[in-house]
Amino acid sequence: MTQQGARSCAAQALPAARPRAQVPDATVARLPVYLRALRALADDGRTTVSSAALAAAAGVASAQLRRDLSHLGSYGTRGVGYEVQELVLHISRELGLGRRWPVVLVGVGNLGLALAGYAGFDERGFTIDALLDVDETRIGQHVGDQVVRHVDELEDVVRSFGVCIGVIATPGTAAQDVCDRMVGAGVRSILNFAPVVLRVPPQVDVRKVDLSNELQILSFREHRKTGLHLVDGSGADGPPAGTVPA
Amino acid sequence: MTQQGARSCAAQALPAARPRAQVPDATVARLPVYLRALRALADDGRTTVSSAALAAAAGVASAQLRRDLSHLGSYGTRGVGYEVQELVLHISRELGLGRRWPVVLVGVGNLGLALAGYAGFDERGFTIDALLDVDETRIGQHVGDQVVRHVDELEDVVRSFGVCIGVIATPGTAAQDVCDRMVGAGVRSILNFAPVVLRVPPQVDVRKVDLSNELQILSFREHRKTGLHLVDGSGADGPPAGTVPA
DNA sequence: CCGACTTTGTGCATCTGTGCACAAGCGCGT
DNA sequence: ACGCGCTTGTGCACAGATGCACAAAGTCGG
Repeated sequence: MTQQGARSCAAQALPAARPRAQVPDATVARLPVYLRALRALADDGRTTVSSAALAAAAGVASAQLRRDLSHLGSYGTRGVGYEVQELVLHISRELGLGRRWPVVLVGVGNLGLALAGYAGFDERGFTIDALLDVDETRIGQHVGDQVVRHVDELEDVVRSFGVCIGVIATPGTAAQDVCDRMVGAGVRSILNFAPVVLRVPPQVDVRKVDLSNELQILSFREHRKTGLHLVDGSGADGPPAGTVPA
Repeated sequence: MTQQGARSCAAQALPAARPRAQVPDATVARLPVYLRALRALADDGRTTVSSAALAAAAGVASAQLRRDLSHLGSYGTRGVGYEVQELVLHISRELGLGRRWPVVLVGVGNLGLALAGYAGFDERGFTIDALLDVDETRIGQHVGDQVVRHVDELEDVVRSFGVCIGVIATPGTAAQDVCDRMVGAGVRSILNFAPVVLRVPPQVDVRKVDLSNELQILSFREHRKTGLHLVDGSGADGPPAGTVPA
């Protein structure tokens, strides 16, 4: 998860049996990676691809790829592989792409500007349809083909677009407030870049991306690698008497 | 994992028994969240905190929090809870913070600028010590207290800083190239924002953050929620018959 | 000093995710 | 027409993660 993401609607009630026909979360998290690899293959003119080749391109094991794809049906041909275009279509449909997803972005700081200009969104059908902020100096600014508006227009914007995705790129202090207003306006999917844990009702999905967290995880691994020679594999783990440098 | 991250040094060789004294990956991914919650509690003047309260602030179950903390030793007091400052210290040490981690950032586009200006890094000891790019028009630009330099200086920069973390914020086409040069210069931890799967030797850790992937995962869930009435959960789990407004 | 209350740390059961290995199925060459 | 080789799809076993429930261990009031 991630890692690295938040689940808010899982394991709430119903501990009893369930038909269990859903696509597992871990598989869903990999589908966009497969999709990107498939697009690259298509651009290279490939029409079919084996699970081994696609798995290598996506950085996973071939057995895992096959099981993932089996969760959305049997679209491969034994002895041949998968047809690239067909697979692109099926994965896109499963992910709910192939339609336009309006995105409402709140917080037009450095990160918000980067997100607004990110080319990877439009390619997948995500169009940033509103840029909101509280800072008077930013309101009215042109970013791409959009104009920054005041966050008070949030409710109107959401209502006019219907189902949409909210992106929070504000400082941490404002995030919960913005989140509450989004939820109140009917947003059920939120991507949060602010470094806070958002409280939302169970029917709302939140995914969190925390840049600092990612670096800290890398720091941990580097720390472990560097200090590895202190650990001896003898039997029990003697406390390594770590020298605290700082 | 998140999720959503890439593991490159796990399950490579040694299928046999292992002392297994390491902190699980899933726990490591949550430690930064605990750390942030603890800092917030400390700022509020709290000196001790129970697992239930800290778990609520971090958005996890209390049993999970206790097990996570138990992996780094028993630092709690039964009947009381955990001492906030002490726990901050122990988690920081476990994560390898408390020292300065030089960060080398390649790719000074919108996203790179946002990362360079992100306040959350310095607070944890991550200092962006070099900004590199290939674009001549960007080289020489001042960003914060740094000057953008040519990516050809990468090797010199890494050598002068020693152990450091590389951040790739280039377009996808340049990412593998930059990655290879980082690895060649001795970087063993890389945070990748480019939408490609990087090929690295096994001793190098890569974590990937893909903004488009996150939106696609949200799209899937929204799609599943919206299309739920098509699935017949014959036995249990009656869908709440959510009114589809749009 | 003692008993009641609070909270941690963990054994256990469950569930999810991963990888091996192989049978089933398909195309192709002969 | 038929067998051969290649690839998918999946049964199975295992490793990892999660949550429940409770004993151990501490504090606090009397």
